[in-house]
Amino acid sequence: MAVNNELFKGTLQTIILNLLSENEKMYGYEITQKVKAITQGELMLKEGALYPALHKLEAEGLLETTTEVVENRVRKYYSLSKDGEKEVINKLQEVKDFIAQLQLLLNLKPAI
Amino acid sequence: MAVNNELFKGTLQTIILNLLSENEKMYGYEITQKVKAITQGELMLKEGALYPALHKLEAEGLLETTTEVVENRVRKYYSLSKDGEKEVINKLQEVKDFIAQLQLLLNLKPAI
DNA sequence: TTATATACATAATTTTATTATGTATATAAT
DNA sequence: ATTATATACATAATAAAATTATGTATATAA
Repeated sequence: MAVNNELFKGTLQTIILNLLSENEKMYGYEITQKVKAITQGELMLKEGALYPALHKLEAEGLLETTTEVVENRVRKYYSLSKDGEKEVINKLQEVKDFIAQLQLLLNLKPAI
Repeated sequence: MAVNNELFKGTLQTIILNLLSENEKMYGYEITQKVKAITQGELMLKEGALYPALHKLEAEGLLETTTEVVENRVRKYYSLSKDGEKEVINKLQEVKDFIAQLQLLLNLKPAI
């Protein structure tokens, strides 16, 4: 009973930035599992979407990386840069506005 | 102070179907103006998005059309088919689920 | 006569995600 | 022993949906 992933287009950056604002540092695989856990398996973040998104956010200077080797496997940890800390606030407000407008348009919040 | 249109990707069909479930029939330009009015100018539905979406919904059998000439201009009215009436219920539920998951993921509904 | 509003339509491009594929290690199951 | 699954990264090919730009056409206001 997974949600329609199509609708999440455009929200991925905000989801990543928000998770990193709540956690000092996270690595890619950890992010996919966190999203799965929070949504109880309804939203499965694909690698093909996640990794390019992380690389883009890093290229934009919103994320910083450190690499660690744990149990013989490489982990690339991401954390918010100063700019990232500012941007997450904007992105969250954008999503809040978006939800409000969508509820208006779809009559999901009828005036009582 | 327009919203980030990027986020509305995937919601356009639902917005159209929902408007047509609330109005017997509407034509394209009318839909753009209605969306503009409801969102107080925040969301501007572009023709390049609207018309292909309408054509697709018609091709899928969710919309039916009638053409009228008003003041020497052609208007193509769209209305929900039987299938469209059923589908709008599913689409609305999908958006509701999507909003709920998004609020969960972004911590927008903290448990009090 | 020029700009704006009304009314439709589509082609080229961009963006974002999905699907598929690839590398590599560790562990559980057969 | 071997296969499947989980962990962990990455990227190329493709698909879907929108934006931008362009086009046609009428009516009205500046």
